Amino acid sequence: MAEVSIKEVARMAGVSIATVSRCVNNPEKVTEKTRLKVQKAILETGYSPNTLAQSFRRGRTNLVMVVLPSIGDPFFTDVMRGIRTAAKAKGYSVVIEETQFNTMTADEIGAMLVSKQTDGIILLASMSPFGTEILSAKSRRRLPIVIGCETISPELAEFPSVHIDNVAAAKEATNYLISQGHRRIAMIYGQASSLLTKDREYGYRAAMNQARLAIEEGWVVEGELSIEGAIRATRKLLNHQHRPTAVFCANDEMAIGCLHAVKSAGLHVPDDISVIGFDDIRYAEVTDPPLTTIGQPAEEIGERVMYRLCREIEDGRNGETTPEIVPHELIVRQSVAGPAG
Amino acid sequence: MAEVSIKEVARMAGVSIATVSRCVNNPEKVTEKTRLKVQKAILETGYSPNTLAQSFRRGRTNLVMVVLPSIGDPFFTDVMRGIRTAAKAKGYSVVIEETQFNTMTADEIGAMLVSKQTDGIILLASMSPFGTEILSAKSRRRLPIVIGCETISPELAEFPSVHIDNVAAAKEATNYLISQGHRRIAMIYGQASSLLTKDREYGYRAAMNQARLAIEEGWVVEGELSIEGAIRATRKLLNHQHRPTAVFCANDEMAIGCLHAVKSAGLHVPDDISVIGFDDIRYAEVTDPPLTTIGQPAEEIGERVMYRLCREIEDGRNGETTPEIVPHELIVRQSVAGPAG
DNA sequence: GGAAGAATTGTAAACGTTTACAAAATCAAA
DNA sequence: TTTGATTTTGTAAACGTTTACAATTCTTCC
Repeated sequence: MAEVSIKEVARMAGVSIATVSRCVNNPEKVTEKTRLKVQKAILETGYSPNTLAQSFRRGRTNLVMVVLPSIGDPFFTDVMRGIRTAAKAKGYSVVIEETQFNTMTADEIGAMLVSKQTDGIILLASMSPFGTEILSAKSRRRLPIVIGCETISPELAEFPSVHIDNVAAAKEATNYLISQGHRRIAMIYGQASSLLTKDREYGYRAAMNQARLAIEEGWVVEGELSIEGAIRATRKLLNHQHRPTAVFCANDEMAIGCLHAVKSAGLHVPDDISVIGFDDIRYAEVTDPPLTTIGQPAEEIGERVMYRLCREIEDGRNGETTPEIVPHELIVRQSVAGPAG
Repeated sequence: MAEVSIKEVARMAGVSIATVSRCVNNPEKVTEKTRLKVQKAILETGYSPNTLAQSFRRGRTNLVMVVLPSIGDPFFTDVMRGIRTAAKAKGYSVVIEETQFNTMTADEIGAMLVSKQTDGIILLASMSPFGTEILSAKSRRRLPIVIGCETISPELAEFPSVHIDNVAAAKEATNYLISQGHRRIAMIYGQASSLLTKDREYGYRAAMNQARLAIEEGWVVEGELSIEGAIRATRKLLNHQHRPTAVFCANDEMAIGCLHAVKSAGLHVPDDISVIGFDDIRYAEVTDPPLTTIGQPAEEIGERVMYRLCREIEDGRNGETTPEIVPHELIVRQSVAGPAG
């Protein structure tokens, strides 16, 4: 049944294939009478347009690619949900490319662009290495790209983006710890190789400087954006000769690891050490103790980033590249208290 | 640069487009000399085949669709990683369709099949409602479908599948609780509307029956496959006139909610209530207390299910539909102890 | 050197759409 | 009714591949 083509329908309705095509795509260009005839024929044959042929002919796939570090992070899952919602509304499908676990490289992304498999790209937490390559591809082909969650590489600054003010949010998190009386505050950031949480580190440093608090060597450690990485990082912090009284984790996933490592060491959160996270993933509410963190409107970011991409795809580059800043929010739960001393 | 077509290359190399095509796809069918000529031309023009045209012509997209309840569940994230690994190795891309949050229906899946957007489908934790519709589509078109993680609908039994023995695993979990001395054992299952965790419920009931233990009314409650749902479900169990001493949760996500609810009620795990989960997601290790659970080789399931699908796509239905059973494993951590009484 | 056979290459059709353009039909105004 | 303008429909080309089939070239063997 699925092999019926437009010809079949045309024959059955007694019209030309052009008319059938118009009925499907521009019904207003066709007379009431023929429209009914054709609709009847479509129903009877069970015709549905061959999407492959359409894509080929129109040069559009209605497929967009989302590049992100790891779909395993619940934060990105939420963003993806927003993206999907918007994509569905606009008639797009979404393919996801993970950079962290796959060995996917800029080459492959470039290949995908060039071969026109996708109509556009969403870069979530864009990474520097991709920047230049994509740019070069884009400068040739004006490929629609939108950045979500964090803008990093200067080369990517010219693309539209949607994100919170990461620097301000990280400052707020750090300042909250300071306001609770903490002076020795450490930070666990993302992966050294990527610049993913650079803005958050920057905000942390800014807040510390502003409060004239020293950041001792060994207080800023890499957590690899994972639970296990954060556990290792936390152990280092606990063994530091000047053990910090509070830890700012650049995302909740790492905060969960941190929480676990602190408790495993026989210490108590928040009595001995305070922990603050970032993202407000859904697990943050049920950790023990519930995690104080910075909330991002993940789903909204996803939706807006997708709608933005649609604009790029449909209207072409309209030059408007001012980043769209969405609000963040400090969410106070129970993982932060005053320092023990 | 990307707009160069095969004609361009043919002209530059002084051969016909057919020869260029052969150079790319069947290099052995072409003379050494021409191959070099053509390769040089390809390099110089920067040609890469138009995938849209290829898909159209070949009637293959190299795209597979994965249908799952929610990518938010870390278990499915792990399965997806396996799928992606295999897909990449085989040259496929993957689109994900979530059933839980989107309003995607069997109609839409059917539409996707019919329009030939995808070469095949992986149904993870397949749901009954899809069964019949997909079957009817398939019977017409022999669409490659493989089931992962759990086979439920009888109509889907004829498709290849890869999963653990869910019944046996659930029995093992329940028996472990029994072996620790528990007699009053409750269960939190998935969504009532889907049959997702039916096998696990069946295994639980079988174990209870076998041990001649009663399952009181109100001991088997729905947890909606989510943290919040499990919290609500656990509250019901805690208020039961015969409060159970142990709870078997059909997945870890719900076990995390259960843990939280028990602790919120001022009770202790495992001293007051034991909790056992299912899946061994990566958070299971860092819950408080660390979660005793059933481990599934999620990534391996993903890989195998994808390779299986490739076989379906490439060789057609070969009739071999015996399910591929992969091993599970009871992982003992600290959320289970003997009953308080 | 020539014929037969094998290997290589070229020609052209086909895949199912969309869409300029031409042709036909309809309508409005005289 | 005729004319001209407008709307609707049909014709045919085009998109970039792949692939039968035909044509050509190269081997091999007498």
